[in-house]
Amino acid sequence: MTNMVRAKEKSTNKRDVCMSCGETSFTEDNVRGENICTSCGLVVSEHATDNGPEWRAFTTEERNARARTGAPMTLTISDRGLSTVIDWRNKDASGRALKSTTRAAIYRMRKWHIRSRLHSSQHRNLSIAMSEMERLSSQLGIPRDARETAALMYRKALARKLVRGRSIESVVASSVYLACRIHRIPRRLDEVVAETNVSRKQIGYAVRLIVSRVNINVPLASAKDLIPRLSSDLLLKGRTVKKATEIIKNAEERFVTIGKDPGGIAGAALYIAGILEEDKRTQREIANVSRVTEVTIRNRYKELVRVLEISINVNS
DNA sequence: AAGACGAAAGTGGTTGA
DNA sequence: TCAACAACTTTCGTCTT
Repeated sequence: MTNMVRAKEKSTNKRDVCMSCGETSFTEDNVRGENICTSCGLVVSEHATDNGPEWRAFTTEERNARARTGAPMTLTISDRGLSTVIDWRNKDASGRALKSTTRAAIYRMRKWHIRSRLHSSQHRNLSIAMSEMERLSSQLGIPRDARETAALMYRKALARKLVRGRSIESVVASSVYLACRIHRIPRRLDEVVAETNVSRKQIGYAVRLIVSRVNINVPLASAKDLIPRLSSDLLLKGRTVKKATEIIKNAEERFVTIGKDPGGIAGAALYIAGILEEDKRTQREIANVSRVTEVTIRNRYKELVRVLEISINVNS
């Protein structure tokens, strides 16, 4: 049973108790101007602006500026601890032994009761996980198909009993991150970690565990995937973008990209392409958007120029 | 003054014994 | 589990435009 509570629908009645989980403390999110429940992430805000679901975002900044928090489902637990208990003794309420036919019936009920309980515990886990996944992927601006992959990933992890002993949140975060890798959506692990309450270490561990135990081919992050995002942040021309993609392709063919931060490679390729196409950006500008330092951009671009034998005229 | 350069020291993650 | 290691960062002085 899921009951979607939209922040915009409830925006008129501000409360000091979370309507979803009863938590009383809230985090103020200045970026979006919202109050967020620290426990379940429900947005409780009086002046939450409804940006509408039709927005498109091409850069990280845009996405962060426009994103709405996906309201989590209410965590309605199926029985609230009021579950039925079937005694194992074959006695009725007054202590008399049961008739054999009744005993057989009770036996069958017990069997199905236990089976359904097992089923519902998994079900419950899933419903909690899916609501958390919905929140996380809305926050990160993950498209529908990647969310499906993430959900599938989580189900597989759950089926292989990988969630037991780990927090649901960490496995959810890993699923979302891996789905991004599969769909070649440029999201760093750090970006995913930032939206959760779990440590990077735990999530990183869960990621590796899932990769090794779930039979899904996860491609490595390539610098190429970062190019669209970075170049739109830098307002580069189409030609420059194309050139940078070529440079990366050549570099990958010569195996000089292995083990290097994709951000550095992508940044360096854009720097070189910028000079070649007379659409230059400074190392600092590129470093800022690609989340590496100027030094790394420098090192990578020197290396690319050397390996690919590109002659660039710095004075141009 | 801004941008580029590179050296040196420090950091967090991976690998192999 | 620990040490070695590569990649990357931070910091800073120098050079060029």
